[in-house]
Amino acid sequence: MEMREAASTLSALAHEGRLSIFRLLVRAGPGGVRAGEIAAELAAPASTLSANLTVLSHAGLIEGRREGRAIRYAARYGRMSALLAFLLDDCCNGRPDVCAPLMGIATRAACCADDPAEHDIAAL
Amino acid sequence: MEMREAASTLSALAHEGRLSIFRLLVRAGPGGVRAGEIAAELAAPASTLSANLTVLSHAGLIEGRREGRAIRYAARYGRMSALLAFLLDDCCNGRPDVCAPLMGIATRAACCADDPAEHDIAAL
DNA sequence: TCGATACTTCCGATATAGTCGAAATATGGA
DNA sequence: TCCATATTTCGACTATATCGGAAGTATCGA
Repeated sequence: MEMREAASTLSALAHEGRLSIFRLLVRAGPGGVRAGEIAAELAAPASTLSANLTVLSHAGLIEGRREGRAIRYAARYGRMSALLAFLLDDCCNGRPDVCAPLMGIATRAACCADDPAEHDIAAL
Repeated sequence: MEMREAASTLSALAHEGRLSIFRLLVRAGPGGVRAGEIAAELAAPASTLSANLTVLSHAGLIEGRREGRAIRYAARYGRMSALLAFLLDDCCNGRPDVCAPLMGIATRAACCADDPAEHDIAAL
């Protein structure tokens, strides 16, 4: 990911309403959530929600597919991953000495692969 | 870090000019860079640059200290770390199964602590 | 005290983003 | 075909962001 793209992806997330939507979808997993359920959960008017879903979608952070009359939106993890990689890039490649504070995060991410018992939810 | 704070920190970075500044400072390391040098490097008018430095500063992502007539700005790594932790939070705690794509990044961050030879600069 | 240097603040113009009700569109079922 | 449901698009208003020149402020050296 390069600068221009990263900035626009960040600006999609730089909004309390959209960040809430995105987190909800990340938490929900690959199965996604219907637009209506998101609206109910976040108590947002339909038109406002729709506008925000469009922004996130256009940024590549989520995607929606029709399911009957509903549309089910899901987070695109690869995109978030690319964004985080961009943000970590300079720190880890250019200045290895200054990214020690990020170790805690790395450890946290690393924990994910260590507990197979939790993985049964993945099927959803 | 909670939602409101994360959104406003993200919006500080969600701007091509400010993202360039921040990356420059991250790359530069804890020693920081003078405002004038940043302006020269990025070919930005002084007043525009100053406004952007203020935004980043107010978001806690950088800090400046006076050094004679110049002001030297440096990245605040802890803040970036907190932001990344927030973004990783749901994925790793709520849905451990979906953060596999982030492993590459974690590995990259983990590499930083493995070469003690580089760490002498950290004291600065 | 005076001038040069290094930034910041002020200002006004322009542009872009955000909000939400109402109307439009797409889908499914009777 | 006709209605109900689920979501989007439209429209119009408000608010906030951005930009850069000019003027202001702080610091240093002579």
